[in-house]
This record gives sequence, structure tokens and C-alpha cells, in this order.
Amino acid sequence: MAAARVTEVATKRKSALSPPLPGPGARDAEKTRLNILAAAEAEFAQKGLAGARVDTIAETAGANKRMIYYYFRSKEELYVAVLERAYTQMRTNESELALSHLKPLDAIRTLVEFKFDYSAAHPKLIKLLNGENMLNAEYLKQAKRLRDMHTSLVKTLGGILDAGVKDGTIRAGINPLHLYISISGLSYFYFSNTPTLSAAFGHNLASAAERATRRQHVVDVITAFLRP
Amino acid sequence: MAAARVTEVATKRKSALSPPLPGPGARDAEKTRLNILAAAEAEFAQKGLAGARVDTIAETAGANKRMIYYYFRSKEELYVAVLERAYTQMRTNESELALSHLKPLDAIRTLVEFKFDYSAAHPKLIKLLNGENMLNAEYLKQAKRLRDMHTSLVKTLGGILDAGVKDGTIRAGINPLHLYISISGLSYFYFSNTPTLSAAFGHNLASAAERATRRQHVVDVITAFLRP
Amino acid sequence: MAAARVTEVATKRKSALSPPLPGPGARDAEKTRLNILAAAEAEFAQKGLAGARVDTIAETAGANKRMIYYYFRSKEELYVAVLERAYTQMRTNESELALSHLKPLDAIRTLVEFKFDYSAAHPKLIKLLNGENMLNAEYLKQAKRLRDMHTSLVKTLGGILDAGVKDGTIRAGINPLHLYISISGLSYFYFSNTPTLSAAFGHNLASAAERATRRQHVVDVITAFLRP
Amino acid sequence: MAAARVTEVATKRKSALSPPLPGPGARDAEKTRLNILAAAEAEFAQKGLAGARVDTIAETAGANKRMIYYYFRSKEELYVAVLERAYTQMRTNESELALSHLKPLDAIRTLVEFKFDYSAAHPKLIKLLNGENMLNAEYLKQAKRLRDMHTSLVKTLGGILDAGVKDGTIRAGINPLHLYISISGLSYFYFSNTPTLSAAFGHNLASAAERATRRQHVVDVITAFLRP
DNA sequence: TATGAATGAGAATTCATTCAT
DNA sequence: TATGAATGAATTCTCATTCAT
Repeated sequence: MAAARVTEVATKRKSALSPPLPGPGARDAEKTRLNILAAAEAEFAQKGLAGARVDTIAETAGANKRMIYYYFRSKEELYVAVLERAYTQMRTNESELALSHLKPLDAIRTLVEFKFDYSAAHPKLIKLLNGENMLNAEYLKQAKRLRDMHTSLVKTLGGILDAGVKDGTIRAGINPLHLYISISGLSYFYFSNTPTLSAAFGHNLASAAERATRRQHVVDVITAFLRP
Repeated sequence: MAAARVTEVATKRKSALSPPLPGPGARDAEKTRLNILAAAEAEFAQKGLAGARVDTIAETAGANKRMIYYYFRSKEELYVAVLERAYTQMRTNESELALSHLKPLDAIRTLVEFKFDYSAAHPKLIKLLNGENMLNAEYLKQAKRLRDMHTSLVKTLGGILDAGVKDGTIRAGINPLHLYISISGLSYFYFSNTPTLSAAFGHNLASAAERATRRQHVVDVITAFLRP
Repeated sequence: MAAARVTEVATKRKSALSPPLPGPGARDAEKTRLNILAAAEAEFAQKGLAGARVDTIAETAGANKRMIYYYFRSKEELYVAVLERAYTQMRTNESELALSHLKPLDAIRTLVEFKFDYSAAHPKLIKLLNGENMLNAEYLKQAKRLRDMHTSLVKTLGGILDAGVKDGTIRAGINPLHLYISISGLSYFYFSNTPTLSAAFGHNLASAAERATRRQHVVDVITAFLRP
Repeated sequence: MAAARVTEVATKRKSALSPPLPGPGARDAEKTRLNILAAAEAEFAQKGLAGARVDTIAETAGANKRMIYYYFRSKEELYVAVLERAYTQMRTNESELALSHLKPLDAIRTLVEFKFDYSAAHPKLIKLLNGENMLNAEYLKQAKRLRDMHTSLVKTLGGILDAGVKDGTIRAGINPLHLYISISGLSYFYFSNTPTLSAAFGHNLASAAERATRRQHVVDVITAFLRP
């Protein structure tokens, strides 16, 4: 675990090249804040709340450790901020899908593909959620703003199913909540568990080819399930 | 981290031949070892590798902390041992399903139900795997014995699919690896992400009723996918 | 042990240019660093690397134990730093002798007396070297800067011998390396082994009188050896 | 620093080959004791009292750790036993030299060569003495039997010097104690400090050629010193 | 805002030694 | 005699957090 450690004292040294000196008095503050958030996201995703190191975050962010406390008060609050931001982004993207304008089957296929592509594009979110689930979502519960964003999505899905039943493209009796969970899970599990699955099967599931295969497979599974 | 340490401890375990001599209660090596393993499983599942405390494990196991190092050398090696044991148990159970004696559709339904029920019954395994995936399965890769156990299952599944295609109960063209991943994922995701999902939807997904609903839903999704 | 860790801390030390700003008494990094080094020197000299206690060093230095790791990363690297410093000091003093300006015999007598007096004045160095030799100089090898400092001294000695041979004050055929080792050893051994010798002979070899006798004896031995 | 550690538990395993089964009820006891002493000598020589590990000694000795306490009561008493044995052996050998039967110069040359050869042949003794000196010979003082063995040697040397003065082969005024120290030191220092000297000079002083050179050099230095 | 220095409460790990058999 | 299991007191090292400037 030792390998090449670098002294805390030493790593701080500014190189002669670095300081991109923000305009005098300018909004360097916000930049520092965002640097910290980004660094923290990476660190928490990789190591979880307990495993993450404040020092590492500061170093990665190119900021002084003290700044983390200045902007976020504590490691835990920084964690909540990271979580909240990542989650909000996902929900925001989801809500911008405008599914109601599409034909029922198209709407659902679009959602499935979005879920897959979003998971593929945001591996850190997956890991953050994994970590949160291990902690029984204790911190997500604190992120008040998130509560409301979701039920709406399931409601939307319910509406789409109803429309599909009406126009005969979707069979009746489908539980929208569990459909949503399945849509999420079929993509999420593939991405979240790639490491253990790859280890177990001795086969790299993360390759581009395998990923394309998976995407089609997920669409197929959901489509088959909707078939009247 | 720690290059290749070898857990030769295993060789120490009593073989089935040597009688479990120790008088009642005291100085039973194997018992101490198992107590530590069980306590560690709980601790690692709850808090992950980084968050787990060796002190807590020792206390829970009713063992002296020193014994952990005596039997497992380090926190990390204990973690690997826990992981290996949990994983092996699952695969052993899986392999005992004797799917090949069943009709194709029955076989797959049995596997789906097994996956669901096993996940329901082993929440610690789910959390351990979650933690492992966050660490990119770095430790699972060290657990050499596991490598082989898996491909066989996918092969079995392939055989079942072929048989189903032949007797007309299953449609052709299904990728057995991704079918396996879907079967796993539909159950796993529900259990692993219950905390965040429940938080997001403000709805307790862990209730018995919801669980029964989910079980049926999963069977339905897979069954629909197999339909010719 | 510890592969190749690099002590970049050194680069941190205030250059001669940066003014020693810190207010009187408090928060003076360089002072803390030096306090730790001094305390460590005493502790390592007395107890060796294995026997030395980080706690003791911190306490003696009047520093928080954490500071040792802050400045030196580990007990071992602190040990190397101590070693390097003591060794460098000796070599620096040695190189300041300006032997080449003296007549050959005077030059060598000066060196002999310097070696004796320096050993007498730096008992900690002797013990540090003793400890290092027990460890097969494993750590001294890591102190890269030292490599070059030495051959020069033997070269100088060779030059002096040649000059002495020329002007007829020194006999020919003397190996400068072994002469150097003898000059060192005659003093060093007396100081390093005083404890066991005193115990064995039941006679205090460390007294001032005995020390003066020894000094003259060493000069006589070397002088006699040089005689043509 | 970790490298390949082997569990305590594991290392104990007897190989199928090992047990040289001593005759039933035989004097295996003494052998165990000697094995422990030998293993301890190696360990204490290499690592000093503080750095030595009881576990390592037991393992090297092929004995159960408990036996060390059975035979020697504690790590410290084992250390004293080792020291005492090594020291006694040296003095015994020394006293068997029968110097008084030789001509004065021959006697002293014999002693010089003995010291050199004995040091060469017993590197562990050198390291043990180094360790003892670092501890200020605290333990050697406890080894009661040793007190007397030594003064006699210096007395013998005094006698030889007197005889040499009388027959004109040795100059007058030589202090026998310091002569003895010089004789010892010229060899001892070379062997004890080979590691640091080699590191400093970047030159392997331990080679056979270098060693032969050194031996002759030491004889020459002492001989020159005795010359009338 | 920003920074380097400092801290105290842990956390993992090690070690000599003793127990029970 | 001999052994494997167990222990408690250190010991090294880590980490989030705060101080002084």
C-alpha cells in the first residue's frame, strides 16, 4: 500500500508554471468550489465516504485543504453536496426527455436507451449510488430537494403505459414502478457490476462490442415484456 | 498495495479427518476462525473495507484482536477471505440447482427464482459485492479459486436455451451471458438499490408485499423475453 | 522494506534567501524540523532503529507526534535523514581540514588528531554508525548524496603520501585506503567499544586521563608506521 | 515493507520430511536448547536486542516459541546467554594461543593474526558486540563469568613486551592495554564497519583480495610500532 | 480567500509472554 | 518436553479538523 508516497509538505509546492492568476478580485472562488466538488466526486466514487481522503481531494482540486472546510464545513457535508449534485443532474436530464410527446413504445424505448447511455457516460454516479446504498441512503435522505423529483417520473411512465394499452401497443397489467426499476436495473447492474462479473467470468465485459450487445439486449428485454 | 500475499492459513484448517477435539467452549481454533469470519462479513458488508473497524470485528467475534492477525494476517486478507467465502457459497448453491433435469422454461424460471430468493436471503453478500465493485473487484481478482466456477453456469444456460429452441418453448437468438446478467440484475438491483430507490420515491420498497410483487415481476420479464 | 520512497521534504527547507519570518517561539517549521532531527539523533543513537520510539522522539522534540510523519513520512525515513545529516557533517568537517597546505607528516598527524577529537566530540555519530553497520548499511546506501564525498579524501591522502615519499619523510608502499581505515579505526574502535572493553577489563577506559593516553598512542602508532 | 509475509499459523506446519525423530526419550532437549541458541545468535547479531523477534528465533530454531521461555525464561536472558557464549568462546580461543612460548615479536604477530582471523571467521560476534556497545554493555556486565578472563591477557602482553625490550626486539615504553586495543581495533573496525565504509567508498571492502591486503597491513602497522 | 503548521483522537499492526492441553 | 491458541500492552501510522498568519 506504500508504493510512492509523497510528503504532504512536499506536494504543496507550487510549480513555477501553475498560477493561472484569475483576473484581479475575480470569481476564482466559485472555481475553487467547483474544483473541490469535482475532485470530491472522483474520490468519493472511487473510495466511498469512509475511504475517501480529504487530503487527496484537496490535492486533486489544487486547493488548500482548509478551503474544503471553508466551503463545505466538513467531509460529510461535502459528500452530501457531491451526491446531491450528481443526483440532481441525472433527474434533470431525465425530466428533459419529453417522453409524453412520443408514441408509447417509442417513449419507453427512449427511456431505456437514455438510462443505458446515461449510466455509460456517468460511471462516477453509479459508484456514488453504490456507496450510498451501502450506507442505507442515509445521506441521500438528507438531500431534501430530491424528494419530489421522482414520483413524477413514475407517474409519467404510468401515463405512457395507459396510452399504450389504449392503442393496443402495450399489454395491460404492467406495474409502472417495477417497470422503472427493471429499466434502471438492467443497465445499472451491468455497469455497476462489471468489475466483479468480469473477474468472475474472466471476460472483459467493458469492451465496446460487449457494451453495444448489452444495449440492444436491454431494449429487447423491455420490449418483449411490453408486447401485448 | 501489498503485492501478492498468500493466505496459507487455509492449509491450516482442520481436515474432515481430524476430530474436533476441543472441549466445550474453550480454545477451539476453527470456531474462533469462523467467529471472526462471520463478524467480519457483517462489518465489511455494512461499512465496506475502508469503513470497517478491526476492533469492532474482534469484539463482535468475541475474540482477541490479535487473533485476527494470527489467522488472517491483515485486515485486507480478512476481507478477501470473507469475500471468497460468500462468493463460493453462492456459486455452490447455484451449482446445486440441477437445472439440466428440468424442462427448459422450468429450468430458467427456477434459476430466476433462485437468484431472487438468494439475494433476498443474503443481503450481506449484496453489500459485499457492492463494495467490491466500487474497488473495481481488485480483491476478488486475488481470490484465485473462484475463476473457474462460473463459465460453467453460462454454458449450462446456453444448453438450456438450445434445448428450448429445439422443443419450441424458447425463441432463438438469445445471448446466454446477457440473459444471465439480466436474470441476476433484475433481482440484484432491486435489493442493492432499495435504500436509494426508497429514498427517492418516498416509498418503502422493502416491504413483504412489494417484495412479492417484485419477484413475480422479475419472473414475468424473463419469461416474456424467452417467448418464441 | 519500503522500496524507494523519496524524501522531497528537503526541497521544502527554507533557502538561505527566504527570511526566517516566524514570530518568536511559535510555528516555526524549520525549527520544528530541526528539533525533531536532534531528538531523533539522540534516540536512534541510544537505541538503534528498532529500539527507538517515535513517541519518545516527539516528546523530546517538544513536537506533536504527527509532525514527524508530516516532515519525514515514517520512522525509517527519519532515521535516514538523521544518518545523512550526521554523516554529511563529519565529511564536511573533514574536507575543511585543508591538509594539502601542510607538510606531509603534519598533514597526517592533523588528520589523526582530527579523527580522534571528532569521535570524542560526537559519540552519537559513533553509535549511529554502529547501528547502521549492524543493519549492513542498508539505509546509508539510500542516502544518495553521500556517495561522492569520500573518494576525494583517500585521493588527498594518496597525494600526501606521495609528497612524503618524495621529500623522504614517509616510506614508500603505503596503501592510502587502508591507512585511512587504520587512522579511523584506531580512534573509532576505542570510542565505540569503550563499554565492552571497560566491562571486560573492569577498568574505566572513558576517563580523561585514559583518553589523553589513547590520543597520544594513536598518533604514535600511525607515525611509526609512516617512518621510512 | 510487506513483501511476502507468512502467517504465524501457517509457518508452523511440519513438513512430511522434517522429523529426524531423536531416539525415544533421547537428549533431544539439549539439541533444542542449542538450536535456540544458534538461531538467537543469528537474530540478535543481525537485529540487535530490540530488533530481534522471538518468533523468528523460534522459527529458525525449528522450535516452539514456548520452548524459548522454558529454557531461557525471557528474551533478555536468552540474549545474555548468547552473548556470554560467544564471548567465552573468543576468550577461550585467545587463551589457547600459548603466546608465552614464542619469541616476543612472533608472539605479537601471532596475536595480531589471530585477532584478524577470528574476526573474519566470526562476523556474528562482531555484530553482537556492536549491539552491546550501543546498549553500553549493560548486559555484558551481567555475565559474571567474564570478568576475570581478560586482565590476564593484558598481563601476558605486558610480559611479552618486557621480554622484547630485554632482548632488544621491541622498543620500550609501550602501553600494553592500548597495544591490545589497537591490535583488536585494527581488525575489528575493518570488519565491523565494512558495510558503511563500502557504502561510503563505493568499493567492496569485503572481497578476498581486499581482506588479504588488510591482514598484511594490520601486521605491518603493529610491527612498525614495536620496532625499537 | 488562501495557506502551511499543528493537533488529538483513533486505527491497524506488532510483540513478548502466558494458557490449556 | 512440547505445542497451538490466546492475550494485553504497546507502537507505528492515519485522519479529519483547527490555528495562526
